[in-house]
Amino acid sequence: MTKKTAKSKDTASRTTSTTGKDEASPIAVPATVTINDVARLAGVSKKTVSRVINNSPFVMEETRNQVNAVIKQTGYSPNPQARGLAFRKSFLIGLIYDNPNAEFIVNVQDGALEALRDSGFELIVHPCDRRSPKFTADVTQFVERQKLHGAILLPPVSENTVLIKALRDQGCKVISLASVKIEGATYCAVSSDREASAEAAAHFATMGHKRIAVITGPANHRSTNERLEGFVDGLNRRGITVPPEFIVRGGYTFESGMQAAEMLLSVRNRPTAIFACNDEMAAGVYQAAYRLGITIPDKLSVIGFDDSPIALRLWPPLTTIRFPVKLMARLAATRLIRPDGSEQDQEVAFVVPHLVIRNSTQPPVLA
Amino acid sequence: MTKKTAKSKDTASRTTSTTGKDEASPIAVPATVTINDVARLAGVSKKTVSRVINNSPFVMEETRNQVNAVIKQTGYSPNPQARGLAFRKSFLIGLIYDNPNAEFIVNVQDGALEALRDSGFELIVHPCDRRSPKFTADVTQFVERQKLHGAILLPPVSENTVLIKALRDQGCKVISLASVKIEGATYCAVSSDREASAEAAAHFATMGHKRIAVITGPANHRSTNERLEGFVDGLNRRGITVPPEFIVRGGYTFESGMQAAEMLLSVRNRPTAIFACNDEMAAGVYQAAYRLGITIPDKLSVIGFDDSPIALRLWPPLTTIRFPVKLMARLAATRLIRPDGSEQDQEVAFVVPHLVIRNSTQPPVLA
DNA sequence: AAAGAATATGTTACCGGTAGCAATTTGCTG
DNA sequence: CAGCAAATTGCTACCGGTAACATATTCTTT
Repeated sequence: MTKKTAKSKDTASRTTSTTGKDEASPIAVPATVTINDVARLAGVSKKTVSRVINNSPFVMEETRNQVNAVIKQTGYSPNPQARGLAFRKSFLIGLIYDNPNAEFIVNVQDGALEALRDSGFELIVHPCDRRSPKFTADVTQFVERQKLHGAILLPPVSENTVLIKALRDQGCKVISLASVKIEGATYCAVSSDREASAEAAAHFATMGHKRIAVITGPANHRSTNERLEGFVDGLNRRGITVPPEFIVRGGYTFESGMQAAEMLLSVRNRPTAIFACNDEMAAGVYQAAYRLGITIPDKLSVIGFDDSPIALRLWPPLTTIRFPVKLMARLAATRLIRPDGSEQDQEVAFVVPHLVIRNSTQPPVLA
Repeated sequence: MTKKTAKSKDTASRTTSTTGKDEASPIAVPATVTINDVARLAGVSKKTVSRVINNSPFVMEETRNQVNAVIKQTGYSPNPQARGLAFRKSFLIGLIYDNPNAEFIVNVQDGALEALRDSGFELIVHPCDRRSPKFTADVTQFVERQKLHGAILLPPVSENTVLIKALRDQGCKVISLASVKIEGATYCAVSSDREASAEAAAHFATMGHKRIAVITGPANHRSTNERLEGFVDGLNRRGITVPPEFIVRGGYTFESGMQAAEMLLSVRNRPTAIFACNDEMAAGVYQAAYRLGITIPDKLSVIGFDDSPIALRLWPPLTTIRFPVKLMARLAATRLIRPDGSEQDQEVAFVVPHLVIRNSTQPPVLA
């Protein structure tokens, strides 16, 4: 269609929108406006335009308005590559994760991008394998090559202080989403899992449960302890103790939850309530209960953690703890692109998850 | 710690790794190697190094090896921003989606990145709202500003031919993941939902079911028709007809599946088998059946579509159709970065999902 | 009103690559 | 061995921005 006369080896010459072939096009003109165009139209040098773009205080109010007018009118948007090249950094935020569940990842993406909208920053995703021997090198090289402005780390990668240090040494801001403050991260967005778990404990206690069990997460997650201790402490404060055999280790997976519940529910004096440290495992508890003929919530109350979509698909709908993932991601991204001066840095943003009461809990039936 | 003497307004001067303070660091040296360094070390001009990087045929074998040796030795990796600036395009692939479920998105990301690994391309995510009036402009501007090399569109955005044309006009390669060939896309990765649905039909028929119902997807998804027609045709070929009242429209959501199933199962001569056009809705069918006291698979057989994680969390585990998302994404990404010459372009990659038989299906119990 | 400080703006080099063309080397022909 | 084409390689400008420094311009101050 387009007559090309590329004589050279490899060229993808894109002309700057010559004709008006499709005049009725409702879409923005593709013609690329450069800083020089803006400078010319505004009657200033391109350096001045650059100053306006970068909010330099050394521009007269009048000049600034003039330039901004032209920018708006032409729809000019600075070329991130050129800008990045000159700045020796990019306008990209990396999202680095190894395997948390899909809901979580997508929520983080959405939340982060909400904060990044119209900021000129974009989100670049980088799944990785934290068990690989090349793990640190892989992530490091990625960050180095892309000259990332910042990186958002998801658990459990967010707890890897070695990686965090390596990234910071490269001049990359790091923010960890986690359940406790992580040393070394530039920022942290911390979910107070501990408090929320205590809330779950209070809920059980208030209802009158006495024999209460917990299915915890895997050992290598910081959240595991937070949730377990928060819950147990919460019960203790209500004068309820949890016997050791009522604390079973799970792996944050459906299967592990099911196995743990089978163990817990097969003993004589079984618990009347179970706190599963995430919804996946709670679903496993449902499964086990169903097989053993134990109905929920009549014979067994269950609380989960995360309020993942599965919580509403279980029957009865699961009482669980809502983890404000999107909010955390939004906070995280906002911080990453906040200008450095705002010396609120090195700080932690706490976010408290809350109990969402549905139908998987009720007072114990007296035998 | 680091003595900085930034006298100017805003500078983030990064020195090129001067001292060896932490000598035992197991991580790669952060020193940035440029094309000039490589040129000097290899004793050639930087243009020649550039030729090597870009696989120009006009380089002597010996020179090429020489340069490659230096590249490997120094760990040089070309700066994508500088390269992009000169090429007037980036080395980024956009992942553009409106709302498909999280599993799908994350699988696409993982699959695409598998293909992109070590190619120098990276993945940049862009959720969008296809109902917004600014939808096309938003995506267009994103692509324009980032000078995307290519974009992967997920359904249902992948079916938007207006958007596809707009993106192509900008010089962005487009690949649509879809269930039918999409006109206008540079490539398509097409899942043969039709065939797979026929397979589901055959499964029911073989088992001896006669009264078979379907819960379809929403009207605006291409896959809806594919799945419905594939299924109905499959049954017809086996001599089974589906009465109109056994075809109920759903919305690919849990709730819609539940409502549809409630309707279907509340009539006198209810179906003995239901094909839910995705797993979400199949979960809704389970829910409805549970409430109505209809046990699966004794009194009702169910087949879903997608083999999403939920399929294994249902009880009994759901017979469903496995949608090879990762594979499709891998194919898609591979095509996007394939050099243009390979005139296999404008072609469609077909991928056939297959039935995964689990425990939600059995022959009908004779009343 | 002249001088010095503070404020605004422009000039030039450079970020790390690639394109176009010139320059050099090599190979083949007669 | 000259003569010319083809194969290699290098030089210089340029992609679209920013940094450092120079150059106005304006405001105070004496």
